[in-house]
Amino acid sequence: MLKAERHQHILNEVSIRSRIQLSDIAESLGVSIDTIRRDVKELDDKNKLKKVHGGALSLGYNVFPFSNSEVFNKEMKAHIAQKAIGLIKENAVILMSGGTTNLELARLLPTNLDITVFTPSLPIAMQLLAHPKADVILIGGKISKNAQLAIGAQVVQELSNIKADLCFLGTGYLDLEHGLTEFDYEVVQVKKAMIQSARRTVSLCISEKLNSVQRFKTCDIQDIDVLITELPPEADMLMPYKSFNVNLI
Amino acid sequence: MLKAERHQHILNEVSIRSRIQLSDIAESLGVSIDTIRRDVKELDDKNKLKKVHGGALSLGYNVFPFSNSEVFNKEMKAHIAQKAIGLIKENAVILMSGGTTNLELARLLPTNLDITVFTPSLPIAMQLLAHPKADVILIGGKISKNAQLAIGAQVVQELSNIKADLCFLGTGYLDLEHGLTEFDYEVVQVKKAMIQSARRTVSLCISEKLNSVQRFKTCDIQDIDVLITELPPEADMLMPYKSFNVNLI
DNA sequence: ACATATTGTGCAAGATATTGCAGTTTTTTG
DNA sequence: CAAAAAACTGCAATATCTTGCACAATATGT
Repeated sequence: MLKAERHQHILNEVSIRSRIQLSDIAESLGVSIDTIRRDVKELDDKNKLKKVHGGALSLGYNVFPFSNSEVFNKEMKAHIAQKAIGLIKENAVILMSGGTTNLELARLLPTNLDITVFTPSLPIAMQLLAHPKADVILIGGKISKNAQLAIGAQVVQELSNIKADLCFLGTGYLDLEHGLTEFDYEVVQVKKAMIQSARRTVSLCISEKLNSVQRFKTCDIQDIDVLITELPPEADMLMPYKSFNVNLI
Repeated sequence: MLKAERHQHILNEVSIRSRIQLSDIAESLGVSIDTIRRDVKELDDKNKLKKVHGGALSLGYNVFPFSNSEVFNKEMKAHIAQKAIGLIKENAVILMSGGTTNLELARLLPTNLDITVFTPSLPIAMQLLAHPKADVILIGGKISKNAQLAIGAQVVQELSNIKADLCFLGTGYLDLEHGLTEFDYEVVQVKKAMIQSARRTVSLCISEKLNSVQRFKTCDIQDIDVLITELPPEADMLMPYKSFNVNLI
């Protein structure tokens, strides 16, 4: 492997994860840690990243909308995302909605996984640029500035032509009685269409948002196939959800 | 084996694998490594690839051209963008291609301007999220990771339904004889369609890239209506372009 | 056709660059 | 403070680069 390639790989990795550990990189590229250390030093000298003890950090001003500090419950979301990754099989066709939990999922996606991702979300698409093996298809339309995703009839129409294996739904609010709800009506339209366009729907939801309701309804709980939270599947809080024939993870 | 044949083979290999090692090429073509070294040096001088220690990389290989300090000539591009803004009228419908100059334009766009922007570019769309009065419509499709914009038949098809007032074309390379050229064939297809879909086409180009050529042709100089560079319109370097009936700004 | 440039190619010697390792020093963490 | 992790240093083994040169292939001018 050429030095220049390692440099690209390192920069790429830093861009995706916003941080790296020298030991991880060394292992994944199969070179000594000294070599990586020297690479990172060189990149630091060129102001491409910030070297720190044990690793390196991205220089703050990256393209991503949600800089690290702005994502609430980041560890929790990463934990959920990690569980979700287990559901993804090689060559899967996946639908991803927006939201920071899904963004975390995109960030943590193993770079060696060969998949096709359809998404109307700008941040998700940006994030996946860094995954060389992921085919990314952006579903275009009018952009909702709040949700940072494409909305409108065009998106719904586009989705109707797709049948994906899996849909990852970053869920706003989840309640036993009212199901999945959202603040934004247009976003609901898109999510409804996404559920229709996938064989299985996986909802990623931090427990904080369980039992909370918003104005517009996306679907009932029984319409989702898998519910992933950061809690262990046996948690008391989740018990009521079992009755809906939903897989808890 | 002819030198030109080797060059073709090398470029081909680079474009397929996005990297080569001199030693591999030398062996597979049965010539000395010195010869390949000289070949690659020559191709580098012509901007066809990037020579590095031990091999060469594809030019299109940079994953995050827009992150960090990698935006070269930022002030120059801002200067160009500033000139371009003068062309935009209230309620205009605008097409924007990708590229860092256009990104600068999006960044500098006055926030009180009421406009509608169509773009296949992820970074441009992201940037315009911050623009409260701009309606942003993302043209969806398969994402080119190098160019960070949607490409493919779907994009071209989508563009055919639009007739915009103005198209801002971030131009890769511009040459008197060869017109506007690009590194990536798919991007050329999109840009061609964009030109078709606008009443007037404005090309933003730093003077550094004047008189340079890449592999695929987008259009002739006479196909663009306005050429904006950072130079004053009377600059000697621009004189030859006057004959093409192009507005210099 | 001939002699004369020009260009292309391979080789070799010395200079540089890259990389992993071992031993030592510094930093981090409990 | 002490153990562990990471960083630094010098070094040796390769690999790659540079340069000059000889010789062959090709082009040019008469």
